Amino acid sequence: MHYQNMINTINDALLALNKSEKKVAEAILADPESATQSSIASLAKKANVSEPSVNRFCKRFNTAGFPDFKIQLAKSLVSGVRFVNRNVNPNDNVDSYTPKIFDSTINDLALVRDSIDHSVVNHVVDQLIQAKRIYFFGLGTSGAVARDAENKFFRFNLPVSFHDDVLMMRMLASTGVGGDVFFVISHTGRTKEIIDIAKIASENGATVVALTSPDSPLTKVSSISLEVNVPENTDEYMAMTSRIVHLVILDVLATGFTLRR
Amino acid sequence: MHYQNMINTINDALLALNKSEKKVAEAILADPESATQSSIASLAKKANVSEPSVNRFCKRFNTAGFPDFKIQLAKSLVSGVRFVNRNVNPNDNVDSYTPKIFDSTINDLALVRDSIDHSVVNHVVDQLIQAKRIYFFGLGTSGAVARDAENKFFRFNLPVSFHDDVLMMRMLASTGVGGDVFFVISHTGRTKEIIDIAKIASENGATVVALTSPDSPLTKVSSISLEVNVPENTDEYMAMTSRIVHLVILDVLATGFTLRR
DNA sequence: AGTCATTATGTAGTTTAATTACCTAATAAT
DNA sequence: ATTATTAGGTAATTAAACTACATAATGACT
Repeated sequence: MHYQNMINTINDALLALNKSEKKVAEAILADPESATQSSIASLAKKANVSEPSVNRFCKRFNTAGFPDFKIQLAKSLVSGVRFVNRNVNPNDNVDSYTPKIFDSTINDLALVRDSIDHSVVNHVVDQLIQAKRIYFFGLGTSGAVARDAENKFFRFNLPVSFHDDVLMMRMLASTGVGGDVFFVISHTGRTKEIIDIAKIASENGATVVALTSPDSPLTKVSSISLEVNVPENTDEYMAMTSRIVHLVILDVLATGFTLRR
Repeated sequence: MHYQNMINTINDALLALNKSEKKVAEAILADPESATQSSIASLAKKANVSEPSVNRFCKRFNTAGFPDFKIQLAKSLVSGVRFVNRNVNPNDNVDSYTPKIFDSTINDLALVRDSIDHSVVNHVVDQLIQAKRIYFFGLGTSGAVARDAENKFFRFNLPVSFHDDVLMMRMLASTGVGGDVFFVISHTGRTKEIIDIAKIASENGATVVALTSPDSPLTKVSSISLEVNVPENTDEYMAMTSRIVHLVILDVLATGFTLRR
């Protein structure tokens, strides 16, 4: 993305500005929101400078002129509110943590949307179309994702099931044959049992699709790997967004599936 | 007042617009980014209408005029959300349907983020904090949400369980007492069994929290209702985003819960 | 079907805002 | 102190946006 935060840019340039430009900068920084709603005349008056000084100020910051500058400034104000400080902290109240959780999820979805490999998506859809049977595997949180996936693909009248206990998974994997698709969901891709199970299914000639993080051990034992890089939240208060991303990816796959039929 | 996304507002109003206003709307939606950089004259030309039509269009959306409209529009474009033509159609390929599914989900999340009632969220957190026992109920898709919720709240060392079969739900509801919280998840809020169950729990003095659509029958038989208005997707190819929204709301509640402890 | 009322849209003129060109003041260097 | 250079303002110009009005389209009622 090529756009830069105007407020920061102005702040950084502050020392390099000359007298009247600095007056303009300070007038804007004092109340950026109102600046986006003023005319060049009123801002000039507020800053005690002439109108052309305001205009020159705007052009100095690589904008076409005052109206264009206002638009850039307005954008900066939005992104400032929405994307700076998305972390929940102990002082947050409902009004602050609610939008933060939403924004954080939205942000991760946007990241994955822009980084997901479409050719892999396509390849996975291929496999699902050809599958004689589909198993969705997941433990813990990913179990809920697997359950949702089963629910989704069940509507297509396919022999599909989901499993969230290791014993059952292992049993099914060992009876796996060509034509079976084992769709293994694991955020970390490091759970030993899951890796074992994927390996067994793979060795039996079944197709193993992994939905996991890049370069995880699970990737190495799978036929195809949908790698999703959701930035790990070190923040203790922050919710796990990876499962949401996984669910949306399954929506994408189900959509691809529908379109092919 | 939180600011409203202009693109969504235009999309929603699309059917209510008259001919030339619709032309303007389409010209803007076709390339919102460039619209923020055009003059009223060039936009009028692009939309094949007169300049005053563009101006009237802007005022209809509660802006002072064209320049103010452009600023609002520019703000809407920030935040990682892309809004162009979000409906999947049979001609779509991986490259087009993948971002569409993501964008559609992101869009719905942004809508709910801006419309959810924080005081209700707070009230629900109150109830969960006080609860001696929490049951998460949901059928079908909402069953997966309920399962995820159980997983989430289980970590707090609470007596919590999820259920997705009606018989078990009914049994538990009838043994419900004060101090129990029945958290009932249902997108439509119209499933007869679920409404019955909520009623039974309520009559036994338990707290019934509903996560459902506004004005649904379920709302009427619940103690508190988290009403979420996810615009129904009439589009056959489009995925159900309501469950994603529900999951994020549960994240919000879990966060509120953590912060109180 | 025709008339009248209402709403929609365009044309032309007016106002306002923004920009440019130019001039004067301030500053810095020799 | 004089001159080059930069900064900043005034006034004129241009462009953009808006308003008032006129005409066209639509719809309701006889």
